[in-house]
Amino acid sequence: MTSPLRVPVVVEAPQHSGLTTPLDYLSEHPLKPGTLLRVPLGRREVLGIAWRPGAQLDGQALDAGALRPVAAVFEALPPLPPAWLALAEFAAAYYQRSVGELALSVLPPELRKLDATALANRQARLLKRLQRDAPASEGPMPERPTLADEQQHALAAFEAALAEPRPQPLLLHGVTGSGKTEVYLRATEQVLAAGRQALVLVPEINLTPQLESRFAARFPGRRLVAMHSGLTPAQRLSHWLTALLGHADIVLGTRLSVFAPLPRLGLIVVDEEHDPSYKQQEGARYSARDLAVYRGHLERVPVLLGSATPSLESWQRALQGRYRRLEMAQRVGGGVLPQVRLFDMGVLPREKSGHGPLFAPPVLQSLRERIARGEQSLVFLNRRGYAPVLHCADCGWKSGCPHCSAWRVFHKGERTLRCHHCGFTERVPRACPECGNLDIAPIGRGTEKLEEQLAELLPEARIARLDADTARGKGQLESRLAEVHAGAVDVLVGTQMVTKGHDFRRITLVVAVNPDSALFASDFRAPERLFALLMQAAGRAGRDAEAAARSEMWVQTWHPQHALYAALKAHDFAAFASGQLAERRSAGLPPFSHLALLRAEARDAAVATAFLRAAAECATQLDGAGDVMVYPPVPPSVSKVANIERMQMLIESGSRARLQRWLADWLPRLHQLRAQHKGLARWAIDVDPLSI
DNA sequence: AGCACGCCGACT
DNA sequence: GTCGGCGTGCTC
Repeated sequence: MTSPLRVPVVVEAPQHSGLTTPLDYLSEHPLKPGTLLRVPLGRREVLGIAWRPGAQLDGQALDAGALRPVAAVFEALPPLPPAWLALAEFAAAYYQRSVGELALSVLPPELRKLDATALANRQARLLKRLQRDAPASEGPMPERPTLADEQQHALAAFEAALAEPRPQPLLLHGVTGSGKTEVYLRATEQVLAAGRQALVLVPEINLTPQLESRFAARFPGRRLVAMHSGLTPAQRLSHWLTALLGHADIVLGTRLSVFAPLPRLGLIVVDEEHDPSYKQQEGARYSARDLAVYRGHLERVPVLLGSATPSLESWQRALQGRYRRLEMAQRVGGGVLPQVRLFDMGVLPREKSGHGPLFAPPVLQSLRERIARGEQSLVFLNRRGYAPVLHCADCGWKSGCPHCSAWRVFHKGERTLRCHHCGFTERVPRACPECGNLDIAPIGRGTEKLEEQLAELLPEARIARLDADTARGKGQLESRLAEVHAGAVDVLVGTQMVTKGHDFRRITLVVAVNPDSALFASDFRAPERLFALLMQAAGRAGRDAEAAARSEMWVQTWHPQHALYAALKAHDFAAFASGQLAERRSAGLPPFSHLALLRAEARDAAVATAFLRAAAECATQLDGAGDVMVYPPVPPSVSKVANIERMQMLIESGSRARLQRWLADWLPRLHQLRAQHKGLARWAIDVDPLSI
């Protein structure tokens, strides 16, 4: 009789539980790392993953007598591939979470609820269905467009990468309409032909259907599964199983699919790699783009990062030669990018109210021309609602949110004041709640007001609005977009939602109403985001070659001489990037330094601040303190949300590795510190924060 | 996080 | 007399 074996298992235990290392259990049979199982934990039974014994991860070994046996093993399921375990381990270490928390949080939630028998049943049913609905194999290959020279060149570079033992990531810098998707499709074709699987990441759930239909149309004989939060729990599980079982040829999804288990991964595509949505904003705050690059490195497969406006991080790596840069500057089909025209709003006379007119005369003229010619225009303003704040001129009252340090936005159509941070909504008051004055007025403007004023200025136009408010219901977004495509709309008004990915053939004019605020925002990434947004918006116009020649984009600005607009006018991303990189270098900001943010939340701001101060104090005692800089605690731009005060503290280092080591030493001390700060609601560390 | 145990107020 | 408030402590 042999004694049972000791198996390390990771379980879902939060960081502060103290259970940060794999726990040891007993098993009669050896268990391959990656095996899913259920284990007893206290009084309950939880999902766990058999881990590989690794000296570094293990906690202090408990006596074998203290160990409990594994409750059940999901034997029917193949173990998670070794590369998956390595990715989870890396991500946990890099983003300072426990392996268990990270690994379990990226599994389909449904898995937690099932016992071994129920899962085996699901799996058997799924396999039967997969067999029955097998895609029509070996049909004729659908017609493929002829590649333009630049596409040909990009594909050749991809083929070269594919042949390398350690392929370098490829940064596909292609203007909107240059045919990046076709390059993804051809690359996928090659990988599939070699019997491998492709993983395609998109920033937003809205963008999955379009790309999904293009991939499905191109590869009718292949199985494609989607992975995003819009799926039902059962769908999520079955798509995940399909991938793990090796039956999915293509997995297409949002950031969470970077963790899709793929036993034969051959390619990772990250479309719109610059998009901030790739950064998870709660829990383990990972960047799916960065993890995709790491996963490619780990599994030795090419990573294709595509964007018209790459992130400065990726651009810098390409300049250093760590990524191979591929340029696609031409639009396919002979289209050209619209002419960008800046209008200096400073030359317009002010009206009595002190506000300038909403539209500059030549911009209005351009809109009228489009309507007369039966062409479409897109007008965008990054602010929804009617007006960002209501104001009483008599007593100075403003429509603040009682629970947040933010204004409540006036929504005229629904007659409400709504806080966009906590959702607190009230009927709009008839009179000032402070002094009773009847004359309370909106200040500033949002898309709703824009729509109303455009209707007055252009009575003959058919106007539609597209923002988070009008696209809220199920299918609303699709039906609105269908209207635009059908030509039932002359002017489409909206937030940045209208600039993303939708291919509007008939748009020949884009107007950015008031994009200046991002030029002077405190957030160091604001210019980068604005440039990407404007380039993306510009890309909406003139996709139809015939109309491209007369396509234009108007930018209404008070700073027409700003370098960002000069680069935009020239469609010159490289010039913009080089200016920004110079600024980042001199300011010691990423990609020339590495950042982490310690955030703290409490009812009372003083509690959060005290915790951060204590954390900074204990930081000075750590080894390697000289390698990192800890800045004083500051409130974020919206300091209070839903009555919780927030504070944050920046940590900066010139070396990513030293920052990593230092954070790993610091974190256990923070866990201890927490106990001394009663009233602290939450704290979290954000590695590579998007905004500071 | 769950889910205990633990020690003090208003209810069938 | 107990049902239940959430404080603090533990889980291989």
